[in-house]
Amino acid sequence: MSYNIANLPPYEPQTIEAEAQAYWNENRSFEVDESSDRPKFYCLSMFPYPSGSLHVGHVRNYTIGDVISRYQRMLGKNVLQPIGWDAFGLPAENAAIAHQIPPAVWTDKNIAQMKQQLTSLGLGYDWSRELRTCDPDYYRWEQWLFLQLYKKGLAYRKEAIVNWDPIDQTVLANEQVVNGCGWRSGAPVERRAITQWFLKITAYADELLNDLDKLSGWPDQVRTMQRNWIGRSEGVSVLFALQDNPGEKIEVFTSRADTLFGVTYLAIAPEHPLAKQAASNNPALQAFIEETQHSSVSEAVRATTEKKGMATGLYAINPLSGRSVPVWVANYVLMSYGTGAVMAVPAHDTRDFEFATQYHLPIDWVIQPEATDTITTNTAFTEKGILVNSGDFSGLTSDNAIAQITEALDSTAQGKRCLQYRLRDWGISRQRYWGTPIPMIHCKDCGMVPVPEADLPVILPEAVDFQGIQSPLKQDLTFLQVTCPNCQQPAQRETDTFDTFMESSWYYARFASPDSHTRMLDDRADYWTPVDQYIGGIEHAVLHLLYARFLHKVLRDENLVSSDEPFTALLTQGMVLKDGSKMSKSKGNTVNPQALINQYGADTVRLFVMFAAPPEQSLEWSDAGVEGAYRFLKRVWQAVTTHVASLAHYPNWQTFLHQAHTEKQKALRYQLHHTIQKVTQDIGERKTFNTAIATIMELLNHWYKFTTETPQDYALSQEVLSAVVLMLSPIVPHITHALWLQLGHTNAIIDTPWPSVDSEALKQDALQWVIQINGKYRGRMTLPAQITEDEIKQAVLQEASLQQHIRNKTIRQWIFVPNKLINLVITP
RNA sequence: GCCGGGAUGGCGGAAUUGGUAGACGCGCCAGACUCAAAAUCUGGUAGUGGUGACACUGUGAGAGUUCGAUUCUCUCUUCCGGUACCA
Repeated sequence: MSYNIANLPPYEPQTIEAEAQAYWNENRSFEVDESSDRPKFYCLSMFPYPSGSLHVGHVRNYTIGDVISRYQRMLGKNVLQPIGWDAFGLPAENAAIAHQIPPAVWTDKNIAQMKQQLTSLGLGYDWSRELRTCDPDYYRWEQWLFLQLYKKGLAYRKEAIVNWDPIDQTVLANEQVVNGCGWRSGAPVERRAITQWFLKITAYADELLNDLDKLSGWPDQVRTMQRNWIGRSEGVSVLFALQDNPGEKIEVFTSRADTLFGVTYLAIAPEHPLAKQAASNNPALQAFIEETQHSSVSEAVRATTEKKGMATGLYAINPLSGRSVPVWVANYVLMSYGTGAVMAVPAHDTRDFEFATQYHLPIDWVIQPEATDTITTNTAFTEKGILVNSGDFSGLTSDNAIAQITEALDSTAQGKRCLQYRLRDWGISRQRYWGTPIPMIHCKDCGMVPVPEADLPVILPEAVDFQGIQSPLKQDLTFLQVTCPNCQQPAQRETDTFDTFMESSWYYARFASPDSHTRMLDDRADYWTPVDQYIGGIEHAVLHLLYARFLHKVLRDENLVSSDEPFTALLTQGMVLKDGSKMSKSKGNTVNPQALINQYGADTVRLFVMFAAPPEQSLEWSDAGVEGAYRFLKRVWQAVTTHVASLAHYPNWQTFLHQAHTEKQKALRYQLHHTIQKVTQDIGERKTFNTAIATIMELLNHWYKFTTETPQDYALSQEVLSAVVLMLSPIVPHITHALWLQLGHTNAIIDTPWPSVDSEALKQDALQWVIQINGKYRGRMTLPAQITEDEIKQAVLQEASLQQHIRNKTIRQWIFVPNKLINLVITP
């Protein structure tokens, strides 16, 4: 059959994408409420920081979310997919300094541009719920929540160490410290202790740890990272008394009490009070401590810098052995972790071993492997074993010794069984302008006084002159000067702002009731939360996702939500790379998605991003791959338009729908329903959109080889193409919107259910078996589906092509993998 | 340093529970159409040997378990993410 292809409508993405988007707008297709009787499905991609323009990572993130949302909608769910802006943050301040533009103005401009770009991608958002975290309507509730935490004693102040730029007189983020120096001034950074606000996330440590077991919809990888981050360890805190001043004790924590006889020195952090005390009459030590204060507070930097230490001249008494050991100051001990002091067991800890070797401190072996009595002395032995040289405890296993030593310390009040967490309380103060003001007032007489709830929000002034030296809030007297709510005397506002992770820790819940003006969240939040599917970058595996879990539990305890966890299922997407490395402006390897959308259309960009790699893996950008995606869409377009154009040749085709009679029809219909089955599993369960697309491509290749000659053939063609268009519709919603109508369907594809599998079509008369001999592939055999194992054996033994391998050999074993594979184990 | 993850043709990737390694796409090669080119269509494409059927080798490196390992275990190399003030 031939058609005049020149007369068929060409694929014009710009036209059909505008039409589809206009249809969704007019019908408010993505605006949802709670009145539906369908089950709810809340799908959320991590909201963007408005950095300026969309990058490919955004396109990937939001396309994945959109595909899942549209698929769930086709399954009959009441789907919420909202979007907003994580609008506070450091880049706005940097832009303000560089371009003399207020952070608020810069942010607004970026949001406008990125919103336009998101819209052009055809993402199915409920824009009526759009929020931005820099709006007082949003952050007032964050201030309110902070006040509730303060009332409960879960928000408190303490000293913490920051990077200080002595030239710019400003606190630096770790990212702003380059090779130990401030990125703008170039001055060596100093560590400085300042008083800051903290949230007591450690009060929820056990729940945050235990509830990870409930999160079966999360990747194991992320749960493991969070488990390790929380780092619960059981052990004992041991008190070492100072030799010259037994009233003063150094407290250390260990999970390896069995190694206590191997302690040969104590190490304390440079910021430890005892270090300062010892340095007061020791200029060399003073200089050493001073030197350690000139590096970033970042753990990655500290852990890779050379380990250095100096003796304090103090000695402490091991409470168990009575032995006197020196006390050292060491740069590898963190004041912010535990007590800021550790007992060092060089023989059984790698880091202590290196330090002891470097400074010629004693290394005493007290644990030996169970199997042997030999000890290698060129490396630390960190496993558990049998105790030696440990007084009455010698001969015990490590586990028994831990129990008995802990008991011995406990009974003499020289130690205490305790739990230790690696997790630290969440420091939420930032000495920055562009953030949520912390709703507190400093009063000379009353101390810290919370802003009364009736006075919220504390509004961040937006018209400011921003120089980047110190927060403009400190000069803004109308902001700064306030009357103490307690004593009515003049007082000052807190000028620190919140860590921006605060805003991103509860926005998902606010989307459910974005216009609630009397409460932080109303009942609608409990209808929509928890989020059924959350999607975002793997780089958020710990911090953001842990803080959000924490605040969700806080919201629960405020009776604002009833669930224990915010995100039922989590998909962590990989990075987008080009030429093997991360896209970045500095490398000059960025790709502008907008240019591609203009050139090929949104569907092509969406298809490429979903096809190039499974979502959890990193994605290698390829311009040629984009071209290939465009080519495929043109093929789909051509397939449908030529099919539709031939309609007149096959009257009454509808009589023959959903049937197959000839062999070629059965084969194509098998392929169709096999494809539906696989694509349903790939999109719905495995979330491997790349293999779903590949399978649809295969089906279309089969369709191209299928010649349409009868009304029956035409009916099957219609069934195949309708299913292809339906299965593609979550991924490429615009072209499928148009093709669905061309196929003669009268409803919009967005409101059409997902296709279902006809199990009748999957029945096969014969199956193909793989034949192996000694595990090696030796050919294939097609055998009837209904066949016994003995009949298979007979057929295999008679197969001519196998004779050269089995002649004169003894078959020792037959291995059957049902309907798939037969392996003959023969003597060689 | 520590925690987590990855490595498969020329390239992106597939192989879902230990069972045909390389689906699908890109690129390349050949052919068709064209005055020509582009676009499109058809066929081929891991390596080596062979006209061919086929044989051997092959999933970062090395060992192990198994009838059978890309998949499981151990050791190592290397790249990526996080490391608490980038988001």
